[in-house]
Amino acid sequence: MLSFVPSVLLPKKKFIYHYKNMRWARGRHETYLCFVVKRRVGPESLSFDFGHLRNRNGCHVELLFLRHLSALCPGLWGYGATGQGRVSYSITWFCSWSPCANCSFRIAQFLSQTPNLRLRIFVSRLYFCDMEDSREREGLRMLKKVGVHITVMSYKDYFYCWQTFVARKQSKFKPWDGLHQNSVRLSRKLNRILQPFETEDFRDAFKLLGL
DNA sequence: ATTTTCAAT
Repeated sequence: MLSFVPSVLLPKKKFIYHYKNMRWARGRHETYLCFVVKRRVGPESLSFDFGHLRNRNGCHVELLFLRHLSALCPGLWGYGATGQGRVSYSITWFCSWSPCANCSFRIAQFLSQTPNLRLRIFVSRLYFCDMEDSREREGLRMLKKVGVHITVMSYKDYFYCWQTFVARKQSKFKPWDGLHQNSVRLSRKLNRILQPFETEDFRDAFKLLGL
């Protein structure tokens, strides 16, 4: 079923290099997406799938994932073979970069057509989100609007990824310098991006008050 | 102080 996934586990060095949440991540011309797919049919039955992907041939990794979604999520658009009712899926992504504007809009559009699919996105770094009016910021807000939970990865998420997706051979996850501070900084930044309306309101209120 | 970004050579 997962024949399109080249290898199940990520080499340690690759994981560290691409998921490092440093301020200037020079030379990362690849994006990795580690995923967990939970499939539910009825109240009891539950199954898992996991793996990772990277962008290829100019195709962003998120769109690559969507392209293979029907293989990963059988019955997403129909009913379960057992006739117990509709299959539902919960997907969690851990991405080294947050999605670009185009991917965000495509994902949002896709999700609005698949109510039985829930998506949670963890990101290590924010992609082109420095400008206030960047389309990437718009895209992230769009994702939030359609119910995607987007979070910046913290220590526990890197730890989980290390345990789940990395060929770690019993080695323990060693956090890099600044992991926590960077995560906190990016997390605040993301929160500001996703809650622009309150700050706008404040700005308007201050303006009205002549402050 | 400034540095990057799902490449293109």
